[in-house]
Amino acid sequence: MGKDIFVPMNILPSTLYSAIAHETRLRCLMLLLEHDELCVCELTHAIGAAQPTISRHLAHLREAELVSDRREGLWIYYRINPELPVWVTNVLQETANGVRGVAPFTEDLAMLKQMPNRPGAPRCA
Amino acid sequence: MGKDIFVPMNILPSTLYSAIAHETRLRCLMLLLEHDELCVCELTHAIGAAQPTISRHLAHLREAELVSDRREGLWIYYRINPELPVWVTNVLQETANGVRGVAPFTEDLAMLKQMPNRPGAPRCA
DNA sequence: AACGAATATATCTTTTCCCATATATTACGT
DNA sequence: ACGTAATATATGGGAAAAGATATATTCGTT
Repeated sequence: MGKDIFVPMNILPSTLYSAIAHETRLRCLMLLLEHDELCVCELTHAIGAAQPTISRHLAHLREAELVSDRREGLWIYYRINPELPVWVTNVLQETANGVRGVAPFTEDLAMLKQMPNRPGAPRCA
Repeated sequence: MGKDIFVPMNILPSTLYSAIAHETRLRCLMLLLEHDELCVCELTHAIGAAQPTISRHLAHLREAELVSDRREGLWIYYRINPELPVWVTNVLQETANGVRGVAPFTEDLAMLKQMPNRPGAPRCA
């Protein structure tokens, strides 16, 4: 008993789309698509918004089950929920294609790259 | 002069996603993905909402440039904007995959199929 | 020109969302 | 135990979105 059956997760289209309808939240997700894991201060620096703003939008994404989080010391790392249905992953990937080279998404990546004192620090540069 | 240069159309992610964040509007688009062209009364019947409701949501989609419309007599036919950027089309298609067999989208298709007196009437049954 | 059918818009109310700011929580170092 | 850094939550106000209903527009028919 207690067989660990695999229950595929379910996401309502309206949940996904109202989440990524907000540019700040989409910017977070686009950053997380390129960098598996990012902590709040990295996202805050890259996007250039106030910390509570980023934190609240991350909470929104977390409640929508689009991202998962993990604490490591003082830092909390977010990543795209690895159990997302395929169609959701595809939508995010297609969006990344759509915004490639477009502001403010490109700038976010640049800001992150030039951020000093990054906590997790990219292991393999 | 007046060279007819091809100017690719541009759609902001937030425009697309706030449009399809609303279930009624997504239902319209999903119906239009399967049936190239539908008039307002068909969409109204399939979805089962009040006519002004459908009309207003279609206006929203039109202003977002996600659909185009064409008048033929009393009827106004809507279709998915044929000039959408590829990534947008792909997002819609992926969404269709995601909602295949899911309520209320499946039911909408069934309701449309059993609608009497459809104006355009499917030419080739 | 009058009527009816299909669709669109306007108005009002209610709700939801967002920003800014302040404050709370959690964990590490001393 | 205290201080501080990283993050989270709470609050209050303002703007945008949505539903319901009424009314307007547009076109075909007689």
